[in-house]
Amino acid sequence: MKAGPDISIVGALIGDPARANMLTALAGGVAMTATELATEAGVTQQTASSHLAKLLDGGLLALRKQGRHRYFQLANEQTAAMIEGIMGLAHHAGHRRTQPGPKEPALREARVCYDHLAGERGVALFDSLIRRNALSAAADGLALTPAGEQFMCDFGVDVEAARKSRRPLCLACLDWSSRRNHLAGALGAALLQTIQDKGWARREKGTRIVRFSPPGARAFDKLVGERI
Amino acid sequence: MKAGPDISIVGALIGDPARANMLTALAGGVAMTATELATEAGVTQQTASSHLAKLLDGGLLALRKQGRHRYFQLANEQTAAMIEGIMGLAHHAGHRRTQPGPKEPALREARVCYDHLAGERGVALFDSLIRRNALSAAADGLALTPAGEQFMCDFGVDVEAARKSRRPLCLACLDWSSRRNHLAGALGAALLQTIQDKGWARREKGTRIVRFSPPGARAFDKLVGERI
DNA sequence: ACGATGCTTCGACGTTAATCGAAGCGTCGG
DNA sequence: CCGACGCTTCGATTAACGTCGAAGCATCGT
Repeated sequence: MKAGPDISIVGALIGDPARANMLTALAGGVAMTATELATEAGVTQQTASSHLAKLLDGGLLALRKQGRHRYFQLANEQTAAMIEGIMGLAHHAGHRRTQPGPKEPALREARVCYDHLAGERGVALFDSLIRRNALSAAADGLALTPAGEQFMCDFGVDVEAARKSRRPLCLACLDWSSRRNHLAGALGAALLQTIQDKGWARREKGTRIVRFSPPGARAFDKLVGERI
Repeated sequence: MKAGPDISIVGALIGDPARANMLTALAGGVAMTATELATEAGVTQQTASSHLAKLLDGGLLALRKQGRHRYFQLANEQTAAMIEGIMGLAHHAGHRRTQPGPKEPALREARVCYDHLAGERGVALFDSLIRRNALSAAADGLALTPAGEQFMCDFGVDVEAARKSRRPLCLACLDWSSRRNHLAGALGAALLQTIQDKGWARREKGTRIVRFSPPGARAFDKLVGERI
């Protein structure tokens, strides 16, 4: 008998297909109502309600009441990172939910993970920041260098506002499609927001896909492509 | 219906208590026979055999046949990192398998994660390497700097041998007890090996605990405590 | 105040899967 | 070659849980 936390409880929560669908849907970071999650998971409302209660009790979800709606979202960024991690294993083991359709390439190219950019473009952006020495390793993972602060300022990211948030500023999150790192944390969220504000890309409604416009993609490629 | 890998299969695998026990036991990186894992999980051999077949099929375990024994171990480091991640969630959510006994403090202080050092000492070592500028952020997470290479050489780690391995040299792995990073990858494994070779610590048989001797603990504290 | 909407609780049904006894198959030691 | 050991497969039992219909409770709009 081993000591330590009991992973079977969390595993069993993720193990049910309906709950897994809900978690995957919420991995985009959006908050959804119970009814939305029910249709997302393909079950009735009362079944969904039971599942959501269990996910809440297990600490995987957080609840925000608003009027007669109950908005569910992932409890924290760590939960999102763990789900991406399991996706990496499942993807590698060949357990796909859907046969490779037109959606998956778009998901691999650019998607939202909790609240930051993931997928190939997310990884490319991360690599670019490393090459610029905008990020350096710190005790808790990553830190923004002065050069990085300058870059963010030039790009239009409000670093100070991001720093004020209670979340860690920079975190590395493992990508399930590329198996490489992309930038999470408050700064990652702010970067994605800026990219959307610039009109380079926008979130596709109801999915995790981040769709780049042709000029936006060109600008993005130029940004991450140019060496310093 | 969401696209992407199906989380629920992996989740269901972890969701069974017997299988979770096996995975937790294997998180130390050691390979165990089917019978050992059966007693570890508290089930009979034939039940264990069924579970192990499922874990193999799910890609979470790797199998090494040796004579009439079948040695099971975690499929790769990514799997170990995911298990540590789930442990972090489970620990935070308060799902303990055992009431806090004498074992858990030792696990929190120093334990082996796959094949490298985790726990408070693992985190302290990681922090120390960052302070020395021995590690810096790279495209795929972490890189060893020239200063770091010198440090490793002084400490007695064969960096070249570690670099020859097919695994990534440096990886950051999230600690479930401290929720901070510690060093994984080939270099992390080599560091733990060197610490054991120096006689500073040794693995406690049958557990994940890494037990430091009093002089070893003093030397370790001095090493990670001194600022550069 | 009334109905409509969003969600939860209760109860019953059905399916899944974990479990173990017994038997079967390969491997090692003598 | 034979028994001991390690492990797997088969079959049957049992327990757990996901599922939905119906009813109940709260909240919003009018």
